[in-house]
Formats: sequence, C-alpha cells, structure tokens
Amino acid sequence: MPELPEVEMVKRVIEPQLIGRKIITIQLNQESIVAYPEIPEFKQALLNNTIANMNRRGKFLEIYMENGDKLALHFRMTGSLIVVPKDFPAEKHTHLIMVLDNNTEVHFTDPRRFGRLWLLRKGEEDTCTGMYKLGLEPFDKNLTDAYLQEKLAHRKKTIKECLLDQSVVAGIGNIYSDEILYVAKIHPNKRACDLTAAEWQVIAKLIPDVMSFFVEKNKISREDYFNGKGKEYRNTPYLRVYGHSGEPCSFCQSKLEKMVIGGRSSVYCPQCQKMALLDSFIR
DNA sequence: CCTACTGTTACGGC
DNA sequence: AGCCGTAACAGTAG
Repeated sequence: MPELPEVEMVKRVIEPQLIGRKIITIQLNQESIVAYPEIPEFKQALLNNTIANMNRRGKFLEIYMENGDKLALHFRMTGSLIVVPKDFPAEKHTHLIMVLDNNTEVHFTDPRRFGRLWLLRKGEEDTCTGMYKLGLEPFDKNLTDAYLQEKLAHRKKTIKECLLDQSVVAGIGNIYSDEILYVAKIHPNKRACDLTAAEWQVIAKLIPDVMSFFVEKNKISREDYFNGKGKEYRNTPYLRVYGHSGEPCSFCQSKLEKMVIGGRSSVYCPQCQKMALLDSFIR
C-alpha cells in the first residue's frame, strides 16, 4: 500500500473506524514485524489502550492513543491495514490482529513481511522509526524551488533518485517520481546539479499538484476498501508512465522506454524528457 | 524456471 | 565523512 496517496487513502478510510475504540485483545502472529520495543512491552502498551486519532507522515501511519502512546506503521512494499468484523477470516500473511471493543478487528497483513511497527511511549524520543529524518510533506508551503535547490542543486545524483530521497520530500516513491518527471518533461537520469532554475520551479509546483491529484483519484468508500481487502488502487487508470513501458506517450506518441536508475525501474518518454545534449554526453 | 516488484537499510569499497 | 552500488529482507505474479 506503498506511496503517499495510498497511505493517505488508508488513513481516511480507517481513522473514523478507530477513533474512541479500545483495544481489548492483541494477537501477534509474526513477531518480526515489530521493530520496537521488545514484544512483551509492545503488546502490553497497546492492550486496553484507547485510540485517539490517526496521522499520516510521508509513507508512515501513526495511531495515537489517548494516553499519549503512539503506534507507528510502515507498509513498505506489500503491507495493508483493514478493519473487519470480529472473527472475520484473516487473509493469509495477517501478522497482527487487534480486537476492538465494538466487535471489530484491525488486521495488519503483509505477504513479504517488509512492513514494520513501532510503539513509542508518551514523550519518548523517536530514534527508531525513521520518521524523524523525513523531509517536507509534498503539500508544505515551504516546499519551494529554493528549498529543493538548496537541498539538491549541488548533487550529482540523478533527479529521479533525489525525488525518492525521503529526507528531502516525504512520501514520493517509484511510481509517482516517474509520473512527476514525465509531466515535468525532465529526464529521470538527469543529474540534479544539471537542472535549470526553470526546471526546479516546475518540479516544486508539480510535486504537490501530482500528489494531490492522485490522492483525489484514490478516494474510496469504506465498503469498496473492505471489499478490495484494503489493497485496491483507484489511481492506476490515471498513471501515465508507470507500468506503460513500450506504449505510446500520451503527449507525442513516441514509445515509452524503461531504464534502471538507482536500482529502480524508471519509465519515461525519450522524446518529451530529453536530456540536454551536454548532459547526455557527460554521462 | 526465471524475472520483476509500490521500500528501506546495511554494508563494502572508494 | 559522504557517496555509490549491491544485497538483504520474503513472497507472489506473470
């Protein structure tokens, strides 16, 4: 359930189902998903605790308890979170079940088991989740071309890798970095230090534009979310490059190409997202 | 059978 | 120190 729009979708569907609910049973089937603290303390802190509200930060979800404790989650590649009726048959790879006080249960499911949970006690400093090193939210007013240039304009790393850097902007992953660069008409393999001022401006504008577009497209009802087992993506019909390698570009009909950048597959239009001649010569 | 995969971290080498 | 590339995590889908 990976990037910001999907995590935001989960938050919006689940939060109203959790607020004010007391956790009356904890069933941890796979202890390795708990990153912090030790298992007994993790369980004990959650048990009989009441959920106050939820928050999304980057690709993390936070569940705040009324006593100030906080459960943090990251879905990594294949995690999902869903509220189901009590004793509803769990999906395969369901690692945590929290039974609530209204005959419902929260299920955390993750086939690949890359997802992680952390429990921070009230006032405890966060040195473990990775949330503390996140950069700005895509919708933050401070996310300007000046901010991006200050953070990135000196770097030789590709712009694609820079957009994936959670310590600069939080929540962009492999799908949406490709979508952003496609609409910006910037080659994903261009070095950050070779971007022009105009290109930084375009990127600063498109990060919030593209991310809010996909948050909108991902809107889903509680019923549809439940029926899709918390894994349905509403936005996929709107992706213009990700998953479309070999298909015609929607701007110019050229064939979209795929290349590996920073170990991640990247789809782009070789016609619309040209590198400056000098850039391609250097690389 | 083989490859690829929405994410992040740890490691060795420079 | 910082940066880079790779492996690791582990299962499923095509």
